[in-house]
Amino acid sequence: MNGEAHVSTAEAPSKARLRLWLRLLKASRAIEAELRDRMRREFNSTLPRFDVMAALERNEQGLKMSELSGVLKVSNGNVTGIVDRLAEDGLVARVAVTGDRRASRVCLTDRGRATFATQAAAHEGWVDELFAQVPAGRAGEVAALIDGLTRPANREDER
Amino acid sequence: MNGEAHVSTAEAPSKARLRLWLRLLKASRAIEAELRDRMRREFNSTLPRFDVMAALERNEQGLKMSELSGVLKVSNGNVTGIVDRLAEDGLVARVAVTGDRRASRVCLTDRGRATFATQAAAHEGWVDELFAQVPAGRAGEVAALIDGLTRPANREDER
DNA sequence: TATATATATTTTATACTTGAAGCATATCGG
DNA sequence: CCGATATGCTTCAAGTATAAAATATATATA
Repeated sequence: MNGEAHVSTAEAPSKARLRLWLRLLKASRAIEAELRDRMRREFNSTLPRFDVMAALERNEQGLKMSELSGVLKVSNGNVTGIVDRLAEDGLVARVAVTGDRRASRVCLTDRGRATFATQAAAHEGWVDELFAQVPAGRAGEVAALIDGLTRPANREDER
Repeated sequence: MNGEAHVSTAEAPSKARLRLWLRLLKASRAIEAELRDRMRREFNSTLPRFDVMAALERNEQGLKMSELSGVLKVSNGNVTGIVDRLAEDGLVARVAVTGDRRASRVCLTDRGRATFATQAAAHEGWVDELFAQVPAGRAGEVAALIDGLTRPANREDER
């Protein structure tokens, strides 16, 4: 007995899914805000810069601009600006691609690699701290569950 | 037998948590990108505009700028710009607060309420579609699980 | 009441982000 | 070889985002 009319007090399924989405969004924004803040305070840097360096670190031989935007799923123009600023700081370098004068390969410099190593270690520690509630042994299953939430939404996403 | 040296192949717990975070981030970004895209194509609008209108819809009497930025957890300056643009479009209005000439209360206009109603219905449908994989009956428990992931990270977040 | 301090908001500088337009270079079909 | 088309990247306009400074008003305190 809940005081509602008795025609149909059942909530539409879409409401429950909407709440789920709002929780997911809220959680990831809160974590991201915390990481952004720490990245700024500790390293005077940003998450987008970190993301670009992380992608480059995973590819010893560097990545072309278009590969970078593909991997990070951001627009081409976006990557141009971030790489410009990282290059100004001497953390990455654009090297010519032999055989295609349109393209350039972006690589971490030695300094970029060293900088990234420091930041990545700190970043991993922050995440570990922020997710301390999750037993390490269960992190995998939770990750799989989250992955399953959106599978059909980004089918073109698989690799 | 996994071919690794036998000194210690166990992975640090922080790696599993890092992967969990990357999945969470990837999932929410994919959903958000899809919603942003639809919001732009169907309504020539944006998620931040929608978020502001949603907050105002939930508060019949409107919200002050600072309340708005508090609820949405974005900076004051950010809200100023979004409200400016919504006001230009006649969807919200700043009304003076009697007794405090510094503050203004932002309210949805009739047109804003109508516009929001249309967009909110579509938005709920999109989310329902994107999360179709999640049985409606389980959405609640999944939401609670996600919520639990970050509780200690945003303890000041509770309401 | 005068001054200090706090609050509400806007402004500014800088960076991130997108979608679309623009350029240069490659590649393909004839 | 040459025009059409595709590809790689940058530029541009507009919007979003932050932190910090500036402005205006309120409130408290001496």
